[in-house]
Amino acid sequence: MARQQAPGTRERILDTAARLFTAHGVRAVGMQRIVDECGCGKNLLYREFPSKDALVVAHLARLREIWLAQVHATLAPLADDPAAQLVALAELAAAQVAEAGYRGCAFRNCLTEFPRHRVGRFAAEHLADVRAQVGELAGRTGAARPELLAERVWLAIEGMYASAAHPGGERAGEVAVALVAELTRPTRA
Amino acid sequence: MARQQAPGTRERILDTAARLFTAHGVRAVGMQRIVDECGCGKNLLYREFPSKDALVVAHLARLREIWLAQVHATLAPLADDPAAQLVALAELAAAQVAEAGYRGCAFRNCLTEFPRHRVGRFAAEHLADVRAQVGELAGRTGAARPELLAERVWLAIEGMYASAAHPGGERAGEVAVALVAELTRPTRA
DNA sequence: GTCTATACTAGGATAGAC
DNA sequence: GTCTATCCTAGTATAGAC
Repeated sequence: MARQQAPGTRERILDTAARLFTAHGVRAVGMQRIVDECGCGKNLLYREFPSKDALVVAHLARLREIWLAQVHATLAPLADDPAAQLVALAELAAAQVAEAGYRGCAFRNCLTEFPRHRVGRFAAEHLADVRAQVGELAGRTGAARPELLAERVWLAIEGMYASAAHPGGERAGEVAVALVAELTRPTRA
Repeated sequence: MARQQAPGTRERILDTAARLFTAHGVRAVGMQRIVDECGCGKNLLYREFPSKDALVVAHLARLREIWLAQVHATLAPLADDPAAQLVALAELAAAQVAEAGYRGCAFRNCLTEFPRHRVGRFAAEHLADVRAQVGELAGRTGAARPELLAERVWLAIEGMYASAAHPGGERAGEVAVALVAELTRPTRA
């Protein structure tokens, strides 16, 4: 009798890959190790993801979808307050860096590990999208110098993602959120 | 007749390694490629550096020495003005990210590529030292909340190193320096 | 038919021998 | 400098369990 197709296989593989990639880096994790720790056969992995490249891109794509959904859910109620939306964006990022086992933003790490390959390009495109959204929100705040505001908010967000993974970065999330809140306060010069 | 040992061999190897590591990442560059592009023999490379680990650490150690020398030369004339020293530190970092072919801070990239190995530990120790120096300088500014100042300056520096390597980060250096200058201005709340 | 597990190929890695 | 040993990688194919 035919064995029924196990549901959620793809997600299980992605969960295992995400855990290993986060802990050790992408290049340091071989496909065999993902197979071993996932408990699936190599055959199945390669049916779902034709190459390691494809697996890593799928991993990033899933993180991107989660991010976009969180952004939509968080920003929609604040539609008429772009300053609050910028702060909310920073708070979303702060929640990510506060997670246990955080070792740097997956997109930024992949861009470091694959500076000139498909994986890195995907990551760069995602970062460009988020950066553009910051620029768009800053432009709607009515700030005197919206591009400067965008640059400073982006600096704070990038600084949060980076320093939270480095020594002395334990409080990076709250520090960055507070700074973004201060930067977007209209009472400020 | 014995061929005399070529002077500067070690430096030549490190120059080649630095160029390749910067352009492609450390893991993406094999020892053979360094040998090929450097023009030295493999045995010479392994006489100078007993392993790839050792080569990468030596590469980072050289960058660290350059950094420490620059910091000393730049900060010494400002010994009685810790606020100016913080700005000068940011300007040193800004000069690094402005270099042609900049693809992220070597220490931060190595910490991403080797999160749990000797290379990453060396990088983390360097970052901890720089972070501590920022804390020490902030403590001498007479700021009302020196630790908050240190955290914000560090956030700006980390943000500069990261965002300069990402889309939309062309002006990260000047943006961060200006922010650090503003943060350290005593007239500010 | 669908899965796990394993054997296998081909290439590239570090490292060392000569 | 070339050549070799050893290992690890991605990826494929095969064998067998359910």
